[in-house]
Amino acid sequence: MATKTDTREEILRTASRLLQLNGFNGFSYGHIAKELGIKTAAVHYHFPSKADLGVALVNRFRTRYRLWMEDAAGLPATEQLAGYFAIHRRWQERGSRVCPAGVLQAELFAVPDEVRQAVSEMVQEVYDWLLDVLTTGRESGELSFAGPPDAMAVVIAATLQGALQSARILGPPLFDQAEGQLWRLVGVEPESLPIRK
Amino acid sequence: MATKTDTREEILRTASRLLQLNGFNGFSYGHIAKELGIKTAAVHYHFPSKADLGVALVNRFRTRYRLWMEDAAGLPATEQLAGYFAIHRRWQERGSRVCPAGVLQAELFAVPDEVRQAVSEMVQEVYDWLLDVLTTGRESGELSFAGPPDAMAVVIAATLQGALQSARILGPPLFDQAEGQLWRLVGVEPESLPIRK
DNA sequence: TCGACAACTTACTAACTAGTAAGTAACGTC
DNA sequence: GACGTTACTTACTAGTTAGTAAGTTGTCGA
Repeated sequence: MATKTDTREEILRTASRLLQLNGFNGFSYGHIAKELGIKTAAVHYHFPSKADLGVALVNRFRTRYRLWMEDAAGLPATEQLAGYFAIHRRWQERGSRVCPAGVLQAELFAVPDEVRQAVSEMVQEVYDWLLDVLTTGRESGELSFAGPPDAMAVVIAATLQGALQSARILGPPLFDQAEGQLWRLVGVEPESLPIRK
Repeated sequence: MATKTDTREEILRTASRLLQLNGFNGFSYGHIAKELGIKTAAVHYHFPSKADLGVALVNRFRTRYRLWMEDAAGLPATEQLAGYFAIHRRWQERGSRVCPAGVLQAELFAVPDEVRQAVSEMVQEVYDWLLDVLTTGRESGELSFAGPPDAMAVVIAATLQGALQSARILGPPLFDQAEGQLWRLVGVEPESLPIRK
């Protein structure tokens, strides 16, 4: 039985990929429908307006982020950081996708208000989490870096976001360089980490 | 007398702003025409296709970058770096614009091939320049940082790009934090720099 | 077995998109 | 002073966009 959430979830999965590849204004209901073999009206049935779809999309990323954070809570700072990096690395490896918050921020003034609001909340939440990891990580001696933790959080988040975008042009090794350097900048020698491909 | 380049230049100026605010797929010939009080066909007269306009746009940024680089050549690394940061700061201050390369990278798979090519060349050129500044800056003792200069270049460029985007949501101070932290990460105490607003 | 509801499709619209073809007005030049 | 060239406007097209209204089909509970 095709449950209620079946098509809805497929729409969100497809739209997520299209968002991360083409941007919010780079895909249409038509693209989604064609790819799933359904009609555009079916997409409108689940998400009446594109703003609705956008908000659902952002909230889906947000929920997944939150679940992951809860899961990683309590782990050593380096492991939490490694997981955060890995999320971005997976996007890079799966078709050169970019950070969903990044692409939406880039075209922020061309997306619906409600989407803007949702992005804002998600970004705030991730920044808060990152700040916490850096603060406690430095207190525990796991991490060591210059300057205030909130400034370091900005550099880390912005680097990952920008690196995903630039790696599209300069190639995947750029992301590796960014990640390796971030480890050094928080006082962890990349070579000392568990094997990472 | 309205010279040939008059309208053409106005179109490029307007399109640049729209690109940095809304993204390549976030503005149309109609938007440009309306803003300048001309017809869309006039825009097509100067730039037959949107790909042409996109390439001209990127090359305009590229030329300005190059002129600035030539101008700054020979200056101390810290001053060259300060100028590079200032370019981004100016975008942030002038309406929360983002890096043109950044926004085009974010929607890269939804922009014409020729534009992609142009972006690629510009980005490569800036990265080469930045790598050179970091390399010579460290050799001269002006800068000091861990890891290879090319990895540090990636972090710096990506941070500025990402910070401009995130500052749209989290506010201008985020950009200040990013810049201050970048200075620390290259071994320069932000307080030691000449007054910057 | 009879609704009622969920999950669609069919068929449509109005607005916007990039792009084109043909006309026009001003200007310099020979 | 006719002639080409530049820089447009007028008028149009074909395709795409988000969005809607009305119908269709299957399922499930009373």
